[in-house]
Amino acid sequence: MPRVKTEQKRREILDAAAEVFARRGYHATNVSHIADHMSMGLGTFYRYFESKLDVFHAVIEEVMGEVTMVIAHESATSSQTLYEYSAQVERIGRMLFAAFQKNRALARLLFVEAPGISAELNEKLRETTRFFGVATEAYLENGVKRGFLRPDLDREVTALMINAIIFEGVRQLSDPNTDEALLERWIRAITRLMFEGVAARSDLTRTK
Amino acid sequence: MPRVKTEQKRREILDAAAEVFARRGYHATNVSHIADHMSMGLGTFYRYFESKLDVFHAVIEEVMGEVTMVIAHESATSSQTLYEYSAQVERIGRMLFAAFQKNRALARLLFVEAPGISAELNEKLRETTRFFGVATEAYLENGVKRGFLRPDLDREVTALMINAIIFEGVRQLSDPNTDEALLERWIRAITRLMFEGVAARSDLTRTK
Amino acid sequence: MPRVKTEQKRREILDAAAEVFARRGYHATNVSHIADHMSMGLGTFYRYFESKLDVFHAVIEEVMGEVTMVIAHESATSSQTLYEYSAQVERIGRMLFAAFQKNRALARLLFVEAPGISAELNEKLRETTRFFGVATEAYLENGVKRGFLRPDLDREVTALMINAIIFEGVRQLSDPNTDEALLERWIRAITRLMFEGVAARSDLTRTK
Amino acid sequence: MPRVKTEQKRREILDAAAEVFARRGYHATNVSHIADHMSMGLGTFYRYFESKLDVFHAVIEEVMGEVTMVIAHESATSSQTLYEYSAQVERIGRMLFAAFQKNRALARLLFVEAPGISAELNEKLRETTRFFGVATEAYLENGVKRGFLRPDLDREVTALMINAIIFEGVRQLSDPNTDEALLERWIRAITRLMFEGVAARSDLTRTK
DNA sequence: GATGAATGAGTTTTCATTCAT
DNA sequence: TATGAATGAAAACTCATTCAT
Repeated sequence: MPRVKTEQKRREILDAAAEVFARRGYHATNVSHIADHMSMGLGTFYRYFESKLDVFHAVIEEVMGEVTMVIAHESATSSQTLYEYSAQVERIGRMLFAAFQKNRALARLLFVEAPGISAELNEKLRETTRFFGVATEAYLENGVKRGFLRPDLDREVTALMINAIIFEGVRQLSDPNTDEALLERWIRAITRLMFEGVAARSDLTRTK
Repeated sequence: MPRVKTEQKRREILDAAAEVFARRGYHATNVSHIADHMSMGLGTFYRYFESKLDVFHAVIEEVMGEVTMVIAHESATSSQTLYEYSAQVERIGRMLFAAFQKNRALARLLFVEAPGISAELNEKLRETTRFFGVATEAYLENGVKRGFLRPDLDREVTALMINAIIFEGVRQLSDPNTDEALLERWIRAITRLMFEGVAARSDLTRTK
Repeated sequence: MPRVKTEQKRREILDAAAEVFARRGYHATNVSHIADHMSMGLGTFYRYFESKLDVFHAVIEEVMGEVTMVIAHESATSSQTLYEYSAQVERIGRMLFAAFQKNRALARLLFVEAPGISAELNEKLRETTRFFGVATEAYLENGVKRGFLRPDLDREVTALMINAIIFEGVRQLSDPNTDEALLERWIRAITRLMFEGVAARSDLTRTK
Repeated sequence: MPRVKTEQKRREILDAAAEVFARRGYHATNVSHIADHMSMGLGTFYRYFESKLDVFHAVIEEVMGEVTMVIAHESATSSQTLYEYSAQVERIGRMLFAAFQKNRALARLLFVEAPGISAELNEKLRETTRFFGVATEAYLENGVKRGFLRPDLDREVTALMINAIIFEGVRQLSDPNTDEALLERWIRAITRLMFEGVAARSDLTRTK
């Protein structure tokens, strides 16, 4: 079989596996479920993947790669004003939502299933999370340096918080019952929270 | 055996199960591990719990109950000013952290293991999250009504965001490698983000 | 279960396994065959042995132990005359035959199946064979020293030859179709060959 | 494809199979190993042999044939004196050693692997052994008839013993660690044992 | 009530063989 | 004729659950 065809079949199995894993969860998925889903013999699976764990690793890596791509394509230092930064946050948020929109259940796979499967996978997830944290931190760092973010901002912790918000949004929007309007509400609410907080304008000074 | 003794033994098994589940994860835990951990016969387990899933449900419910207790004891309408609300947020955060501090691995059990085990458990987790969302929403509602929070605040989404931040904090602090100082940083960063946002004061008007 | 009962059950499974292995061969034997043969559940087997290979090792070791015992109980230096040595060879032969008589197919297991299964088992067999070789060599050594065996005897090679003859006898007599008389013929033929050779008395000098 | 080419390809596969079987053993050898070893498609194998067992039968038969050839070319009745017979034994021994020298691992295949594979193969091996026994018996018969061997010799059992010695020699010399000198020691030790026994000359009469 | 030996359904994985190209 | 992708039967092994003592 030519290299390209083999690669394509592997890809097909990968996609099928992602779908079945996402629907049933890792432990409830049998290799035979994946094979059945493709109307393919059980043995065929093992021509393309070493084991059930192997294909799960591949699926998770794929998802991580796509997600990582989203921020890898943005520059942490390009924003020169709060306004530009706000637009950038919105852009990143939209792209992450889009990344998971393709298959909403993948978020569950990544955040919920993966860490429980193997230490190796858990470590990879932590790494990706760390990567996200560092990236977001770089954005905040840039904002502080340029003067449009608070100089006393706890960049490290705040970065984790922002990421948590974004990923929670992804998780919420992964729910098949949510409508498109919710996305806009999330986008708007994130930027409002980040740049204005929750307080009424007139109350701002009183918290000190 | 008197009712009280039975209840106590059940309690002991529950605690042992929580510990073993937390350490090894649901699937890697055998019922015999739990029995061994208590130096108890395997069959005895089944006199107190229907099945492995049964005891896991009980463990998760226990954890959920403790966590729910934290906000159940607070009143959503008690805060009359932004200052009081800020203090309340801090108090809730500290109590949640404390709840998981007892056994840090329980957070993993609740957030990581539980959703992958059974649809029922997943639903329970969603319910709890929903409960948290509604609760936080009530706080925001109160703030808007009393005028110390923005009237145009998207209460539903913002509530989810706040909860996401808090739970991410819990998750981070569940890491056995984190020190106590981090807790204070989280507490401070949450309140600052909520009530001030990330922007420098002078830039605030330019985002509009 | 008391230690002694556990030990007894292990023993029963060992015996059953030996029989099934001997009849069907290692590869053609499934663990379920062994379990069926004992009218026992498949899982029970795994309470007493780690794996199919594990029980096979145990079986082979058992057989080797019994066989080794036979010569371990004889002294290589006790024979003072050719006559005594001849009697000793006969005694050892009879005991080896008897050892395998109990379960004739065990010889096949030991000599035929075992070496093909695992390197470890093969090494153990070689060790046992080496042990036999060294033992027989010691007998020959003693005979030469005492002067009742040829001084120019190649003790090492001759020891291997004698053992080969003995084990071939065992193998032949392991055939369920052989009768008891054959044992006597083997015993007699071995001692005659060893102590007289095949040549007619009158021809002896002409071979030089 | 012309008959001759087909025959040649079959031969090539046979040789490749012999090598792989000898190296890995029957059960550890996959048909794909054989095909890979020839850089040949897996399916091609099945155009020349019915099955894995089929080719193994063919390999074993080949080896048996070669070995059988060795004695087939000798005449049981040609020796007229003990001296000639002794020379003949030596010649047969050398030729057998040589036959296995070509590929030492083949001995293992024949004596160790084959009997455990199938009843049919085991029977073939017994037949060959029986053939050897009968052949050797014929030599002894001739010796007795001509008067240079003991008239009371147990020809049947002694024939088996002689063969056992010879095959043990082959087995020993199949070990890749043995040197050439050992062959000479075996040859000499066999003829000395057969024609003189192990006893010192002066002790011979006392055994009676 | 306590125990732990027994059980067998369920899963992963291998590989000889087939057959469409 | 040659190929190698596809196949699925078969086998080892695990472990939640039962039940006789």
